[in-house]
Amino acid sequence: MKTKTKGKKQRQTVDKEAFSEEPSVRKKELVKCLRRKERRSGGNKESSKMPTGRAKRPWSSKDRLLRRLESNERERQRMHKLNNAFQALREVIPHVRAENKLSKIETLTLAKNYIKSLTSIILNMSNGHFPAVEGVGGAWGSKLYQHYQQQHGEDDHEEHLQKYST
DNA sequence: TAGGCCATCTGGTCCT
DNA sequence: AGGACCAGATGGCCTA
Repeated sequence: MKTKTKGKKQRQTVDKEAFSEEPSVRKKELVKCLRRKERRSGGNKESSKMPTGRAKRPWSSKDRLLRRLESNERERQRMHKLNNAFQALREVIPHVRAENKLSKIETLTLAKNYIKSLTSIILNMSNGHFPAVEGVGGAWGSKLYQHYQQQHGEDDHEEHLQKYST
């Protein structure tokens, strides 16, 4: 197994700072962007997704670029939030590789297994006290969820939970 | 050097 | 209309 103790990667992002930087720097970034774009569109694969519907917006190329950059920034933020959620998940899953960061796929797999084992433990302890189970997502799952809601009813978490529980 | 993992960019689609 | 979400592409970093 390989260790995943790599440092923070310093990636060059074509962001608004770059955009507002010295013109030559900005130009370089834009050229880089265009090159990449060309490589893609001119590549061996013709786009499988046909451009449908949405009317072309009458934006100047500068506006378009600005919108792209803003969109990139939002996407970065979104991915950072996703990664924070992964990190939070890593911290509550018991695993043997405390010194090594779990990969995303490992995190998800372990989380699934962890939930499964907790469920079966609770089931054993309850000794048939709760209704029959048809998988975690069934009646048992909703029972657990109800219990959680009772415990955390006034919590801020409730809204959060409901938001993501559907 | 190959392969795994990841961050970022990008354009299409969905949703509000 | 515009932001959120998604998936594909790309390239960097790291380990075996």
